[in-house]
Amino acid sequence: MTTEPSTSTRSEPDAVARILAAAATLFAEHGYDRVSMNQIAAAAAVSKANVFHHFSSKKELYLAVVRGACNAAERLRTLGEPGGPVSRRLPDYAEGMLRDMLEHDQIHRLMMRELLTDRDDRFDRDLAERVFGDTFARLVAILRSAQETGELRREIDPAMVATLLIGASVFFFQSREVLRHFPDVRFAQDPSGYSRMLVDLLLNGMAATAEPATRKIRKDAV
Amino acid sequence: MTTEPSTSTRSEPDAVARILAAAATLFAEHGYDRVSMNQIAAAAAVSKANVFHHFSSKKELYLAVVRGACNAAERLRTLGEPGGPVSRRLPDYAEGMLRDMLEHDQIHRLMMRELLTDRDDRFDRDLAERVFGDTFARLVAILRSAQETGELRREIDPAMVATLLIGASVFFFQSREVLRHFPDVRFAQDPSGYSRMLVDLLLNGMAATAEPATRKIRKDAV
DNA sequence: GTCTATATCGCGATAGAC
DNA sequence: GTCTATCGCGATATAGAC
Repeated sequence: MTTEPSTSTRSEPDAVARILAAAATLFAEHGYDRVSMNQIAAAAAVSKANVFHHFSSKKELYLAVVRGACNAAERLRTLGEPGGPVSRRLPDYAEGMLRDMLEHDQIHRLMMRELLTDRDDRFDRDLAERVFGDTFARLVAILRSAQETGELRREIDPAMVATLLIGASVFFFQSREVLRHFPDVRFAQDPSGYSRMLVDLLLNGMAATAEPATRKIRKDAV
Repeated sequence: MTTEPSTSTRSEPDAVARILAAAATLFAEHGYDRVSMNQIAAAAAVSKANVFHHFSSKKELYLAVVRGACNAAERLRTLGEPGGPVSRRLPDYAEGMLRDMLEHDQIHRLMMRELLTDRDDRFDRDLAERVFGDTFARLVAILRSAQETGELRREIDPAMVATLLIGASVFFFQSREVLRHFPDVRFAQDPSGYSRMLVDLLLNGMAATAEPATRKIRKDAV
């Protein structure tokens, strides 16, 4: 007769959800080893014993958090499927990827941390890898089809382009705080400018054309 | 009268050196938090107390290791100064950078770990950043001079190219174990092939040229 | 489900003999 | 300089009342 959703006494936003949220934030910020169950419990406003009641170990809690992050990351990737010339889709794709990372900073930091951890130290040895691999494969497929329509040079290895595109975005994401301090860098706080320049560079290269006179109008003002 | 180098009893390759070497390996492999002074002492074949005798804390030992890695990384960077057309020097530069990273895996893992650590959690807040910044600034200077001689397009931001070049190398370095598992990727174990493709892509772009006959003209597909 | 209280362990760091 | 032995603390994890 009551409106109780399940077994909860009457209940807050659900202790489990609070624990997961607190753990996600802390793990993303500081990494597994620098976060204690005490901190997580405090941040979630529950007792430490309660955390252990819901998650049998710290490791298991961490896994639950990483799984959540991977699922979320997978759900975010809706772009890329519909058609159109790649040279038009690519800027959006790159900018979308970068914006996703920045907006869902936490999720992606967790995923990147997991990918960069030595395989033997990792808890789940291929979850993040699988999610990342899917994104990668989809991007390669798009590039390959653009080669078949003749839009992109055939000598190029599409996996190479995908690596470069993703790598440049990941590197920007990881290093923006460091890059910000370099006097030469003006794009550290302008992700959309960065991805536009990135795609332009990838498409057109940086070598000067031989005859400036006959140049086919390339004035992508940066 | 004796041949004793200094104060050592008679001594092995020097306990301090052994400790530093063991610590460097372990820190590079697993990170600061997952390595204990016990492990380091065991790997260096000395007692834990002896480690504390030479380094007053774990933190200080770690700092000594990172400083050593940064110095080593700085010493490695001899390329880039002499002249010549950038389009010829760049492939060597990129390949050299990548080969350095792979050959001195340990040093660079340590430096990257330090760069990717949140600024507030970092022990030395700008050592690695300074070393990395020097490399970056030197590369930017080379690219900028190539723009002034007209070899590279003037609209391009040299810092952008440097970011892309370094980012692509760093990403390859970090992710080669993951990339190796992707069916589309054939270059994961061929760093020199990777850097050649990388520079070619950066110089010439991937867009198909409109008229293969008059190929100097590269038409923007956009 | 949630708490307080406690067990147990391994860590960084120290004391003091040799 | 090097060792053995040990301290003190905070970590994960558990026991058991409510």
